[in-house]
Amino acid sequence: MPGGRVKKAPTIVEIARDLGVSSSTVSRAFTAPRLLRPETVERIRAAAAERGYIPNVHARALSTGVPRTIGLIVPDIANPFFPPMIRAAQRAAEETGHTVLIADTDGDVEREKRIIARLAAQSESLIIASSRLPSDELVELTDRRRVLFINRDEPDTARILVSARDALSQGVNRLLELGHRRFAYVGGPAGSWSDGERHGAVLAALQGSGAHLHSFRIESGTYEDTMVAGDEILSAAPTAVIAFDDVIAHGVIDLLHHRGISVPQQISVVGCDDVLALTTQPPLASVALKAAEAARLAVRIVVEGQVSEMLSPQRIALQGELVERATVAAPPEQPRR
Amino acid sequence: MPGGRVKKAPTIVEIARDLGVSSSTVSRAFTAPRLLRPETVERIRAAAAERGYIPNVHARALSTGVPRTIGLIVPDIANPFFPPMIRAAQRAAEETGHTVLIADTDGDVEREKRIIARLAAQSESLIIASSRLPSDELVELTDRRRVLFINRDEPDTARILVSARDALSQGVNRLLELGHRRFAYVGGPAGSWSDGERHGAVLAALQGSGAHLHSFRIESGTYEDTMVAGDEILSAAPTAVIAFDDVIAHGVIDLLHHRGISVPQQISVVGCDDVLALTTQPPLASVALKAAEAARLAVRIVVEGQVSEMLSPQRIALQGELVERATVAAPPEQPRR
DNA sequence: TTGAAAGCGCTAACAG
DNA sequence: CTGTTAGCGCTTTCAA
Repeated sequence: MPGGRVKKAPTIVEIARDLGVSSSTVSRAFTAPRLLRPETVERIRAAAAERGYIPNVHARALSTGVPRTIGLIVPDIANPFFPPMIRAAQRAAEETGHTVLIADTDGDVEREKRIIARLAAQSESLIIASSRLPSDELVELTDRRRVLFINRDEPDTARILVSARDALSQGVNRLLELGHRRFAYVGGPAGSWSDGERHGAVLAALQGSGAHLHSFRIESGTYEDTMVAGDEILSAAPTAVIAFDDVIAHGVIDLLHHRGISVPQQISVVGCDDVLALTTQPPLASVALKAAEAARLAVRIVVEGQVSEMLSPQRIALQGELVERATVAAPPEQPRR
Repeated sequence: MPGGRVKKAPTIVEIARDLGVSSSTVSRAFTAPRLLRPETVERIRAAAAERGYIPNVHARALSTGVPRTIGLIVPDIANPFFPPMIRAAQRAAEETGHTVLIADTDGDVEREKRIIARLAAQSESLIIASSRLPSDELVELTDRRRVLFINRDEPDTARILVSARDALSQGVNRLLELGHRRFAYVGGPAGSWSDGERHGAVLAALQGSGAHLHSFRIESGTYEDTMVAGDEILSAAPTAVIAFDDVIAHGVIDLLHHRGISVPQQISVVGCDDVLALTTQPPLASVALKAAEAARLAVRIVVEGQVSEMLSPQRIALQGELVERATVAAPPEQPRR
């Protein structure tokens, strides 16, 4: 036997009736109080609060034609990179009374398309993180909807890039100063903007230094697979390893422990994302990214301006910061073989 | 200079006009196709698909009075326990065409109340995980709304508990068999249902065994604070440590390493949640919880039945499973002092 | 099997 | 400063 009946929410009309005013007046008490006498506003708000009145978002969206909703699409909610972004977006949206609808694509392009279609229909704008869509579809999309991309660097779109470039440059230079000459870059998922940028930053920083760089890739990006790929990485005999992210860096560190190679005495390790820096032994040097800031900024950008207008193309790169910790030191005197 | 104009979405009326039918007919092609001649349905659906028509959720919600939306409230999206739950809820909701609105409370009661009020107004039902609300408010809430709680064991409410009880019992018994006699439980946030249940399970399993139990608490639940609390824990000279969750267990393991105590030779460690079991050295024995299943089930329950009716009170406990790994072994012959 | 019409709760001209 | 009115896009009787 189910419980009682759900109590129906009070509407603007009931409040209006009880107070002997018109429903528009009640509406205005919330949407345009400056058009009303202050005491009227007060009276209405008090009555509304007392009854627990909350404006019906659906009615409002239908009436204004503007759903105060922002769609936020990420590849995978469970990937630790995204929750802080989601949080930040939600908080920023609250300030302007917007609701953020989250959806994840599982990294699947077809699914991403479906999700975009569904969300686009009920949101005033879309923020899409790490999109896997082919360039042409993505450009076509921005021709019809207000869309902002995060971590996808497509020309002629509005985009925010959570960049590690400057910080990685700095990290590489620091390693060079310390005397390192044999580097390894252990990359993540092929085709992701982040992997391309990070690899490129390391390459560029090493340019002309005379140092060696060997590049690897852990397609899955998991700790386990990093351990598996261990021997291949070690065969390059690096004294400094730069990892695509902290999870891979963690795998590298544990791999080295297993092989009896000490960090940082024999090999230095630098991660990226700075999500588990303190839980490795020794604490991992990493790049702290501006993911939350990117989300806040993204929301601010899509919220401002005429909702009926497209976003103007622009490219914003937020540079992360290198956080030096104990996994970085000078290379051993005698290069290992 | 902003881009062009956002293209207006096609409506049911336009399709109706183009096809020379009434808007009701188009509506029925989607909501009640069995009332229409199959060929009419086909014709309408084809035309709709071609135009990229997607029903306007706001109009539908307003018209039917039923927003096909489920509010999911969690304390903290960034806590790794919740994202898998959110994912599972989203996937389950998709099947019935529902949208899941996520909100996080920051673990703050006042904020939780505000969020509930806001979400309740635009959702047909609410799923609230790890609520911090005082009992009376929570009961009052269930008197007025369709609400289901996860990990909050309040009598006379609909609730699903992601339980570790049986698995922890089993773990403790296993440790007892191996010969352990000095146990420590390192708890998490006071007042959370999970902490109470886990502590209780360990206590109960140890009942009458003649073994000692010392209990501690890391209020913050962080890795760092666990390291800080190290000496206190060690002073109890346990040979087996059961941690509230994997993060704390990880802290304990690293703490023991620091002190030169080997795991599991000198001290065994068991975690809970099974989220980072493979990334500790050695791999952490833990309890794999049924969080995703709980979320799926929660959605199924709130979706079925008359939306206008309350959920009937019921208590469902989903037992997790002990996953034995290398952090568990027999205690040393000579008990440490 | 289909159409006409009313209405969901709210906002936004337009009057007054 | 406030009321009247129309209408957002859709569902849902009621008639035909």
